[in-house]
Amino acid sequence: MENKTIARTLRLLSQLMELHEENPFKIKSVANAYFKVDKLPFAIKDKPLDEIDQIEGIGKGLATKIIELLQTGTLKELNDFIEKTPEGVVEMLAIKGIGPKKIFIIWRTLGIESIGELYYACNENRLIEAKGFGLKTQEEIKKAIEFKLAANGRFLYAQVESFANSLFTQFSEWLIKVDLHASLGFAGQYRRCCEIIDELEIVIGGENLINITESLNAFEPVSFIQAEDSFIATTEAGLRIKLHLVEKSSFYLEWFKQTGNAEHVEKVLKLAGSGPFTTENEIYSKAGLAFIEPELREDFDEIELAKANKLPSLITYADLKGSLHNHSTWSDGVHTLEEMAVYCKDTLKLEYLGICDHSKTAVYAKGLNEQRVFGQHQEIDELNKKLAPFKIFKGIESDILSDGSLDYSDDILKAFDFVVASVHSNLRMDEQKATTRLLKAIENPYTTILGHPTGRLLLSRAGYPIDYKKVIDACAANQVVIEINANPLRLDLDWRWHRYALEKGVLLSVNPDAHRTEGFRDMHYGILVARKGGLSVDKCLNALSVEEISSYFNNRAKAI
DNA sequence: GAGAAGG
DNA sequence: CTGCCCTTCTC
Repeated sequence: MENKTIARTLRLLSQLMELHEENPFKIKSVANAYFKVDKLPFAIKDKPLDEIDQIEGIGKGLATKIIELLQTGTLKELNDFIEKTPEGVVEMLAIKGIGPKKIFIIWRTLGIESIGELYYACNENRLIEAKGFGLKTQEEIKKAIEFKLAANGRFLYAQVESFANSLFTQFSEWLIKVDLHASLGFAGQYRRCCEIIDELEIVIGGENLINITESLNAFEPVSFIQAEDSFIATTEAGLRIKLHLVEKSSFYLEWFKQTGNAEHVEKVLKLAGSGPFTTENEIYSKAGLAFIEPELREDFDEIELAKANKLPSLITYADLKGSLHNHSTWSDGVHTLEEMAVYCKDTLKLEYLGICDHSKTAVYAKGLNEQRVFGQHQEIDELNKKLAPFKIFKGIESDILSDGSLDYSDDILKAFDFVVASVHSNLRMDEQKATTRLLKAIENPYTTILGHPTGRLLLSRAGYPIDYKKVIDACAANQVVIEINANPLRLDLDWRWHRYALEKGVLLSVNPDAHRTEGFRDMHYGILVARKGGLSVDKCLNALSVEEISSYFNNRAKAI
């Protein structure tokens, strides 16, 4: 069992204990253990059982619980709580903006036991009757429920990816037996690398459709049912899968049709005629267009670009030379600065690491006060000697305060090689306030990169509203790079604004925001959306070599 | 742990 | 209605 699973179980346990008014001290120790387990740099399952109670924050009682989890996969105490709690009440814990205290009142004094009922109660204005609730809270809860309902059956790309890949392998192996020469490909949102997937589409072009259709009944990984023009299945997790089955001769046309969005497909086919086509390339060339990568087929401006032969040459993962915006144990990261650096150098073969731990305002994340900033800089200097020519750049993720200022004085800010400025607090501003706040941060001469510009968490919360054009224009005017935060939950700046930024001459940076070594891998997702946005190597900050980026930082510093 | 929002 | 204090929540 992974630490993540253990941590989640402990968190759920602590929340349910709270819902059942257990001893607050006990609740706190379980919650604390959740927090600690989540931040451990090693897997508990690899530890000898008798050493688990040595881990900081885990005493005898919690060690017993964890051992039970490791050995049986479940926890009796937790199951008892779950049994005593209506399912819908447990689900409420996932609604943003309300915690166990509010849920307790909703359940025990209003008698509401499901999210549906809760939504109803909001509409009927019944929540405001309860102690501690008012009109605003009721509205917030209503909005949060709507957001959560809208996320039903929708998944992050990263959540779908490994399932999709294994399904693909299973299909390939199955097809060898059923129809040796069949063609197979992903289509739809998945092939377009969309950030959110609500349907996984697959196209098969076969020589023996009757055989494939019959054998599909016995396809074990997922069970398909025949629909009008396709086969449909739903995974246990709720992901819909759609399989398009066509004659092999029309595979490429079908693949093309099911890949691009409807407008893209319609426009291209109008130019290309009806075929037959033997490759996708042929479809585009008959349409008089350069080949358009699947990621770009969104009916944005790709058809005009292809017509004029001005499509960007899209960046790839291999183009990245370094990684900026990452955390270490100096703030809320899991791995030490050295571990992060060595991983970049030896495992990822990168040339440099930008470390941007949290700044002093982010107390909850052990943000660095001025003294610790210099402590970290000393460690960086030493590591740079040891790891040369690999280079660690001294960065910081400086909080943008409510008024738009950064949370260090200029004296401190100038000590960094670069500064990522991002918003972490007071996220409920209206568009005008949020935009003004960002503009002020962008105009700060020490801001090098604007971090996750909207603060959104996909499928979980909307970002604060901003005037994208104003923000991007300001970045252009002040030579501020915009981050493409590569965490699959963020992917912020949204790819729909990459083209505008690039047109204005703004550089983008694919930043993993890694809090542990595995986190660097998120750059893969950043690259996928960057490609959708149309990013090319020459416009990507962390595609610069270590020499180039050093002089980029130096030149910016000189200009202040 | 601090700051904001709501009541 | 405002000023104040308390609770809840978020990062």
